[in-house]
Amino acid sequence: MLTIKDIARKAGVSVATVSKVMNGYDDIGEVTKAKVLKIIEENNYRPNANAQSLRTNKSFLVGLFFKDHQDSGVKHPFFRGIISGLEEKLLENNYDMILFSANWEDQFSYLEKCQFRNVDGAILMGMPKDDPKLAELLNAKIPSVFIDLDMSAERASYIISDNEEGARKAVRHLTELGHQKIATIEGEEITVPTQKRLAGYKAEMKAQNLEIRDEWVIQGRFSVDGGYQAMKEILRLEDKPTAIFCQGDEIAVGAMQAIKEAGLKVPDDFSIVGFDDIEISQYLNPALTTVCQKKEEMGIEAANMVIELINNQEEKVEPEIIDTELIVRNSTRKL
Amino acid sequence: MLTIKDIARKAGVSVATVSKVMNGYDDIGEVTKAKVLKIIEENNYRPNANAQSLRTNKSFLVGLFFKDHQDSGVKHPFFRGIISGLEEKLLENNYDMILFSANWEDQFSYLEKCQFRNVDGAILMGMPKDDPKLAELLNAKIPSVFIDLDMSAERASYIISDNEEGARKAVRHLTELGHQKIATIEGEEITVPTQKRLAGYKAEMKAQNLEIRDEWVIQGRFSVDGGYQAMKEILRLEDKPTAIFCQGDEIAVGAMQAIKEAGLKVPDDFSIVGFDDIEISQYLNPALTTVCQKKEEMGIEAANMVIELINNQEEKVEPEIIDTELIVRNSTRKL
DNA sequence: AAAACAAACTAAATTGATTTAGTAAATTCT
DNA sequence: AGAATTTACTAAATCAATTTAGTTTGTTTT
Repeated sequence: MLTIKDIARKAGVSVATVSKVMNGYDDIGEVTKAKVLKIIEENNYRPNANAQSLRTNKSFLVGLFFKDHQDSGVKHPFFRGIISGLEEKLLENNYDMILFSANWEDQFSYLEKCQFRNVDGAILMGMPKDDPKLAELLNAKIPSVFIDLDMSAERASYIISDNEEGARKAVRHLTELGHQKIATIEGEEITVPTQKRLAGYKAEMKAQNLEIRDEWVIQGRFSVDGGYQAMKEILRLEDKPTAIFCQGDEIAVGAMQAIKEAGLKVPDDFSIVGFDDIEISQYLNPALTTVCQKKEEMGIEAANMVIELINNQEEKVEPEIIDTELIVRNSTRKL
Repeated sequence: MLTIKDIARKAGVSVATVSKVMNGYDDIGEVTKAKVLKIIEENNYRPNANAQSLRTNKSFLVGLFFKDHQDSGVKHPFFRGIISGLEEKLLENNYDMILFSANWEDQFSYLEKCQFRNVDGAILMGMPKDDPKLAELLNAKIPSVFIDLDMSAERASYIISDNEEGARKAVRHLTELGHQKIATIEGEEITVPTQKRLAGYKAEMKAQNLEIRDEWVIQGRFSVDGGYQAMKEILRLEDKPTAIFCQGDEIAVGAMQAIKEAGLKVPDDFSIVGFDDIEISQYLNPALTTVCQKKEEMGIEAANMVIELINNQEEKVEPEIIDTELIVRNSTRKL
């Protein structure tokens, strides 16, 4: 590997001069500058990121943490869209992403991983609200952006979908179709999205003067199996709802399976609305009506936010709430 | 941030001693060792990876490159499973992953990215066979593992599914159901999987004494739309096949859409077999019969291979061919 | 008791960059 | 012409670690 020394020798100048040329200092003559640039080009020289990072304390590295409650980690369809958006924006700004899942939890804390790798900032998704290790990271003032967790601090901000309004859209759509008996299947109760979606469900039900029965609010998990089990519970009910707002598309998939197994049909027997709009939703049969989260946009914005936090030591970065969009497909029908 | 100097001062020893304690040198007394370890523990000290990497020329970083032909990058369902397997194994060995997609292509080569970040090894997926920048990486002898590209070199190896036998399984399944007129929709012809799957299709057709018509071998792309367009072509044929071997699950999804739009049914009018077994396949309606690639296993093995290449300067690492499994669901039926 | 050896430590060089402070030469000012 | 200033460079310190080559002790050996 070629180093800055080699370039300096080849160009017949000092190491300092080469460094200054690369970093745009203005006390270098045009002739020298051109000569050095030529040598750099010819030899295809690139500085060593470790040395740079060590000296400048800047790594152009963003740490990506994700956790989900089913251990599916990076596989989760919701995360994928976000990562894709992140990637686009970070790359544009010369940052690379380092992938930290949360399997090493007991060995390292978030902060330790960040410090060890010297990341300039961190993006965290799917973290539970009560994670004790989050405080440590916040205290260290590592620029951090949370996705789906409304955690603000001196050098941290967050981005989240408007889950409450999204849930209201889902319920409103069902009521507009004439449904009155509307159940909901929740995700993990510990997460912010679940709490907000539930709040939205309740708020809209109230606004429409509809009855919220306890037995129509089912605790579940953000997974196909979670939806399947929850729907079985619903099917056992004496007084069944005519529509179900599933708080995640995977839940909806599971619910639809349970309905099919019971010999019933969507949307004939139950109208189903999901949340997320993961890729598969459009290809389900019937195609799933769902509340779309703008995942790529969230990724792009999260990248913007973390870059801003990195660059502006002082300023606070305001949290962003991303709106959702109801996508009507074939899993809902007029009652 | 605490450095090794701080620890040395607190422990009343030299920097060298602290370093030796951490790296298991045997010329340190028991008492000193215990004392240093205690200070490290108390202060929660972790060495700086950049400094370590700079000095030792070892980063415990593996670069992850991926590209697909639809620009879906990390979103592609096939990659996801692999990344998940990779992650598990690499973490176990204290490696972190750095995510390089291929959007920066014109700016940097693979080699440049690797050198810049000082990665110990690289894992590359979805690369086209004729990528000119691959040679450069190989020449530099960066330990590399290719996924889905049979590229072997001094410090490079590969892992790939047994695509040919997988394709034969698909065709054999269809013939066992009595199908004789079997078409296939290809993915991008430039990729190794496409070439092997096509070879498998032809080999099995021959073995069964079935006619391979040119018009039943459709060029397509590994995407829903690719499958959709290709199926439309098939539907225009005078003499239609009764079964279609789609060389990717996404192709199958598109094909099934085209069939549905034409007012026809799967498996009644066409039996469909896919390839990959991505997550959605089981939830399609009808659930897709497909050839499953063991994605997580491929990820785990790829990680093992790259670690072996990193550790053993000398030895060659043999390529691995991973077998596939036919998963029969509801998109195929007896003729 | 002197010589040889082993045990337990440390000083200093090194890795590849950046940056501060300083210097020599060229230019401008009076 | 001499002083002041500007221009264009470089030497050396620095970042946080590892590692080589010593250096002190203390212990054996003869």
